[in-house]
Amino acid sequence: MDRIRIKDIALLAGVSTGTVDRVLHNRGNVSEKAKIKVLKALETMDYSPNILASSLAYNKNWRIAVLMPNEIKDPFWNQPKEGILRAFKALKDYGVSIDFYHFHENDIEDFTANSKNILDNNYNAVIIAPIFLNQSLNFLNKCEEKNIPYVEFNTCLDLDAPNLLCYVGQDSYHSGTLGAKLLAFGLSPGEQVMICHLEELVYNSQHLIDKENGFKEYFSNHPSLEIEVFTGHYANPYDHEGLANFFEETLKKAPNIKGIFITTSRVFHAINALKKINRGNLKMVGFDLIEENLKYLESENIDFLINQNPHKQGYLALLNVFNFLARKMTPAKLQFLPLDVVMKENVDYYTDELFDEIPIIL
Amino acid sequence: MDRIRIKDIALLAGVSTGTVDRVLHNRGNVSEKAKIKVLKALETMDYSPNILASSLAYNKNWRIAVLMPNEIKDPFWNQPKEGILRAFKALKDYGVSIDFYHFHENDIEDFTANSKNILDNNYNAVIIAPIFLNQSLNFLNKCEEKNIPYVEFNTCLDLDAPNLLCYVGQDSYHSGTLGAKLLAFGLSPGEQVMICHLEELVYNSQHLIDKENGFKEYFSNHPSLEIEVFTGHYANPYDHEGLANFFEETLKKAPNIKGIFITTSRVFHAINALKKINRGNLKMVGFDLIEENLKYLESENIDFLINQNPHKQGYLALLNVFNFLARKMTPAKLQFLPLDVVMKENVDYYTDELFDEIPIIL
DNA sequence: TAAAAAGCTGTGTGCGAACACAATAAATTC
DNA sequence: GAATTTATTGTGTTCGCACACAGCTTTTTA
Repeated sequence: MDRIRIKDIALLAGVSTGTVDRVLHNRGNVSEKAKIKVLKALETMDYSPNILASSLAYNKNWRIAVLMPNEIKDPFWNQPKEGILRAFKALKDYGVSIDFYHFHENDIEDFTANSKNILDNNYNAVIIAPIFLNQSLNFLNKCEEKNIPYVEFNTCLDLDAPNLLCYVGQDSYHSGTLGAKLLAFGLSPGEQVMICHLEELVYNSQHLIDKENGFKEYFSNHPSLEIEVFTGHYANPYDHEGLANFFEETLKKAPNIKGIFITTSRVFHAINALKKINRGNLKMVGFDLIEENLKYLESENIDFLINQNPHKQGYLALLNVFNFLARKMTPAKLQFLPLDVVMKENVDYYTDELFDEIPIIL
Repeated sequence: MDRIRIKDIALLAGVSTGTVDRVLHNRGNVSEKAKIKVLKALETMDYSPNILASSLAYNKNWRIAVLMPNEIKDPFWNQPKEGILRAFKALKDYGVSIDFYHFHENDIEDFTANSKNILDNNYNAVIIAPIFLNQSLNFLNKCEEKNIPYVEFNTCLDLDAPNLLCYVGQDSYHSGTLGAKLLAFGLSPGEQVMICHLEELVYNSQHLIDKENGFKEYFSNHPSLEIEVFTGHYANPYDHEGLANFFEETLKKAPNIKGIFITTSRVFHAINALKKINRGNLKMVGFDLIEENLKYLESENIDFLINQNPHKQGYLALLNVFNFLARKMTPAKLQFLPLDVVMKENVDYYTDELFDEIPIIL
């Protein structure tokens, strides 16, 4: 069964390919009579355009700017970047080109300068990790003025902004309930559990607040478990001594704590500290498949890691932009990434990048 | 930064596009001098071919046959089929065409007739679920004779067959250890656990044997857990009365069983039976995101479902065939699919097909 | 009725790569 | 050195679609 081409439709309808093309694209300049003939032919032959030939002929160049932190302060940013690059690899032949504008994660000036450069260069769309609230809003307002569509990832500002195509990011609240469920499954009535932040400025960070809410609400929705929840907070996990003391104190006050939920990738610091005070046997749940954590997953000091698919964030961000620009598809506004439950027994499936070799855009 | 074309290389090298083409494809008929000029130009400009234009110009038709059961006996087969169709949707413009040859799952004649048809029609490649051992081997031998490459999915016969591109399927052994680890996390020393098959002909089915081995070896490798493992087996879960009696008897003999691992998607039958005897509170792990199981995941009667990504099986099978034929890529021989741990709290990410709308082949 | 305008239709070219074939240059033979 | 063969190189066509433009028909206006 060979594929139907515009030429075939034209032949069947008894018109030229130009006329079929005009009908397909609603370009007008077609008589009612011809239009009907073409539509009839289209019905009988179920034509769908060859996307390769179509993209080739369009010969458009979609210029996209990516505004995100560099990886100097936090190597996390490499992952969404890789995702963007993977999508780019698939899309470059479709006319996509991207420019990265990296700013330093604690340099507002740097952010502003980069955002100005983007505005000066007339991009077709922007992908942004809007980590500075006010400066980002300011920049995105300018995008609205210039009618540049954009996708936000990692952090979301105003979901109702007209030119915001979508937000691609993690579902912090549910990652909290997920962590809670996992620990609840492993604990017995009468035992205690702790949610613990190892970050500075916890309550400026919506992510962490959402996780904490999710975690706590799970337990308050399941009173029959009879598990008491404690909240812990230690700002600087690089202070090994201090962290160990912190845990020692806490466990003295609540000796029945049998499981700990660390709200970020810094769970390995907690293990280090707990080992130091001979409490390496607690049930532990944390985030992200970074090297240090994988080591402790292997040694069974960490029971579960929740994988937030940071790689996919970037991948989807670019894909959504492309689909909007080239395919005129409006994406779902809110796109949460899968929360994978990763254990020693299935970690290989999430670290191997089996699919990197697959050169396809459907 | 515009993309580099053959024309650009030719211009830089001071030769014609034909010569560049000959160098790129090792077609010969190029003087040493010209070849060097082209290679130098290629180095400085980092050219990569436009895959759209390339595929369009190749104008090849890759004819692929799929030999698999129909979904009449087991709706499971719909899932890999959907995966194949999804990949097809992405690949059709690259010149791929597929024909499905469905046979009835317990009709060997039907299988043989279909396989004969395939051989008569000279396909470029075959995708097969080789569920009848001898007949499949017979068919695949003919493929070897005719030098037709093929991919096996779901079941694997001889991994060393020369024309077998790869096997795409589930990792049964590790799904067993995964189930074991999950239950082990939820149980306390001194408690008991059961692995239970709700199928006929268990020990003819390598999948089930592997799962059982994985499950048991987990516990024998972790003696410090002090958990005793029982094995159960009830052939016909549609006999509700009988199944309930079976569980009642078993739990009478081993009253400390606190968790059950059902080795297939039939875990919902176990819940039904256990509820009948007022033991719906056991910790339960099973397989597959089918409707009945999702209901019990929601109601928290099932704690974990292991998702074997049957959809991806089909997707990858076709993709690997295409990459081999069109891109001359040799795939990894053994491709196990991710084993996702699915819970009430993250089930949405695995059932929503967010990605169906994404028209991409990287 | 002729001229101008508007409506409609078909043909031709380009997108970038693949490949056939013609054209040229170099090497071989007599 | 001319004729022939062989090696090398350039040009032209094709893939299916998008779009520009020319040509034709019909309608409107003077």
